[in-house]
Amino acid sequence: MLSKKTKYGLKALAYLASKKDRQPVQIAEIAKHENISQKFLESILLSLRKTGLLGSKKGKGGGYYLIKKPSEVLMTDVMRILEGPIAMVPCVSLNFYEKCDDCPDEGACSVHKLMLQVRDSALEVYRNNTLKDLIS
Amino acid sequence: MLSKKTKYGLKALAYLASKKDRQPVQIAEIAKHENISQKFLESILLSLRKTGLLGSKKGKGGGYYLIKKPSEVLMTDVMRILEGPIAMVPCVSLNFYEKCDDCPDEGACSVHKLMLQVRDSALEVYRNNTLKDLIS
DNA sequence: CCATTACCCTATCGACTTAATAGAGTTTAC
DNA sequence: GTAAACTCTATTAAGTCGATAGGGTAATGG
Repeated sequence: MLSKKTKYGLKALAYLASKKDRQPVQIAEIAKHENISQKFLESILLSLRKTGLLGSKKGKGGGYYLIKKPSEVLMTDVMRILEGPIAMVPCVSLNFYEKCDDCPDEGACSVHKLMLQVRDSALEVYRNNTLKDLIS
Repeated sequence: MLSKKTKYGLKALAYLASKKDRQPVQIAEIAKHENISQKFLESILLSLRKTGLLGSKKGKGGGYYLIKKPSEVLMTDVMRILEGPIAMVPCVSLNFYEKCDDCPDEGACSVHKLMLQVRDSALEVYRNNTLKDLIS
């Protein structure tokens, strides 16, 4: 299940991308427009800024803004930042690999093989989608 | 993230499918072979029986067994029983549809569009895999 | 230079889910 | 009729999620 964090984060990014200019947008404006708890959104935008997707400007007239062009923001990056691993099990994760403690042999694991396919199919979707695709 | 329930359920099904005959297999044997808590596995097998994937035989020499041939057991069915919705958000779920409370217009929702693609790609994987594919 | 605006951070909370455990009950084979 | 094995209910510990509260800090404009 997609977490609210990811859902809200995607909506916020899409909202920012829909703006023609790249002027800072206040948290309050995004929260109101997308029906999101402002405080919760605050923490989400913060993590997007820390990972380099967003920039922020403080003080009067401040807010958050996209650093890159919408067409340059890949969904793979966005999803990994917001949701974490794209794979459904750590043992097939490219960026968050971990061995299963209960599985003696990955090569022989039936779950492993299936989840590899699921991961690849999801990756393909995310690789073929940028922020620009989301708003058009 | 894939739940342990699903993971264990898949492993148990694969184990049953790997048996040549369709004689009942005891819970204890499956649990031991797959490193699963026996009691937890019990409840999983029970739900697989209630949904028609497995049959069970009580008493001495009893156990669980596959009702259909491995090649006839679709992963779409298995995943829906064990994990629930394949979609990551209820508003794009075929079998568990629900409207998002925060989303006024699905057609205009950026998350909706992306998650539709993810669902379809996952569905395609599950539709192209049966229990037989898991063990070969 | 200072007040306002808006970002930044920490802590807490209740609700919910998950994974596991315990224990008793029931059915069937032999 | 007894033992083996499935069936069911209840409980629990741990963890996660979404949300909230409240204060701290930095920068802008006048």
